[in-house]
Amino acid sequence: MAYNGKSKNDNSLDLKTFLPFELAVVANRVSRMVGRIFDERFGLQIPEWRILVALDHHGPMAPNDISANTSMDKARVSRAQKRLADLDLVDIVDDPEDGRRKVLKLKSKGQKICKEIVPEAIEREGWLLEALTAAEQVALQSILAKLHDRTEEIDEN
Amino acid sequence: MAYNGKSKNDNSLDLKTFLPFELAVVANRVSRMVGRIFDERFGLQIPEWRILVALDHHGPMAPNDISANTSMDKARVSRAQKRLADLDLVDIVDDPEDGRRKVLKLKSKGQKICKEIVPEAIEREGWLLEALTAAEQVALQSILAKLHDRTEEIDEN
DNA sequence: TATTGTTATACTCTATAACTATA
DNA sequence: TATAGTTATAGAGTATAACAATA
Repeated sequence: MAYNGKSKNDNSLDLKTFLPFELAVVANRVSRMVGRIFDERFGLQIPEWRILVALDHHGPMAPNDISANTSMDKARVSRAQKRLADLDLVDIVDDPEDGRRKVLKLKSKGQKICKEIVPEAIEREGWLLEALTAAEQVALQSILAKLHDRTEEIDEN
Repeated sequence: MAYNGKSKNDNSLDLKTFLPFELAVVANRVSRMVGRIFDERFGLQIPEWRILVALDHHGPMAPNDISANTSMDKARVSRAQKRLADLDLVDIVDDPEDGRRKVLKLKSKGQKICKEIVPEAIEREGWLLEALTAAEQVALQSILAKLHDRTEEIDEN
């Protein structure tokens, strides 16, 4: 028996139990819920806070590394980092060892925002997870990692 | 201990283990993977095939009902159904009982496409699910339903 | 030639709201 | 007034590719 009990004779598809559909719907809702915090409180959009959080966690990085760490393509990163620099939240400096590269560093203003925003993000995540049992929370983490790997073969991002 | 072992003293956030981020990344990848079938083979985009599949499963519906069933707003449904009508895949007829309403019905060409496309979609879903254990497959279904409900309070869609 | 990063393009999605026709 | 559906608009996401500078 398949995922949701679809039988071979059931030749129509109920979107409600179709994983790619449900995943998209839930992810969109969650994304909007979390994105709202950053937008309302700091005027930051998702690409921007992804970069902030990545810099906060990993330290200074080149746009290329940010791209790899945030699942955003280099064009998106480039535009977002420019907005962050305009807001004085990050510094963009040339890499002395490779003239093509740049390195992004959090400025103190950016660090301050992270200090404020990260706990809120984790709190929202926690609110979501309250809907799940402890076992489901553990399962979800491993499920997402497996689906992440499974789709790796498809394309980068 | 929280979801992924975050401790209270860990004041930075690793995106890789942040549910809203991972969910978005995985959902996007899955969505692209499945969307590619419809796009390459039939030139259909996600809003279009969501409508086709919904009509195929539930029978004729008004745009409003389609909106509710596919998690798309009425504007998006309106544009997509027009494209489907242009492609001769659906009929849009006036509801004789309510002059404001319309009813969408699959035409034979649309039914044919569904017959061809649904098994492929289910096959791709199956390929994804192969990455999970049987227990995880069951858990995932219930987890998504719970997260769906949990985010219901946020807004409609 | 290949790579890093920026910029341009075109198309889609998203959200909102104005608008019409009917109830 | 409220509802069903259409249409317009603006902002953001997505994909692609052209481009400049450096390796």
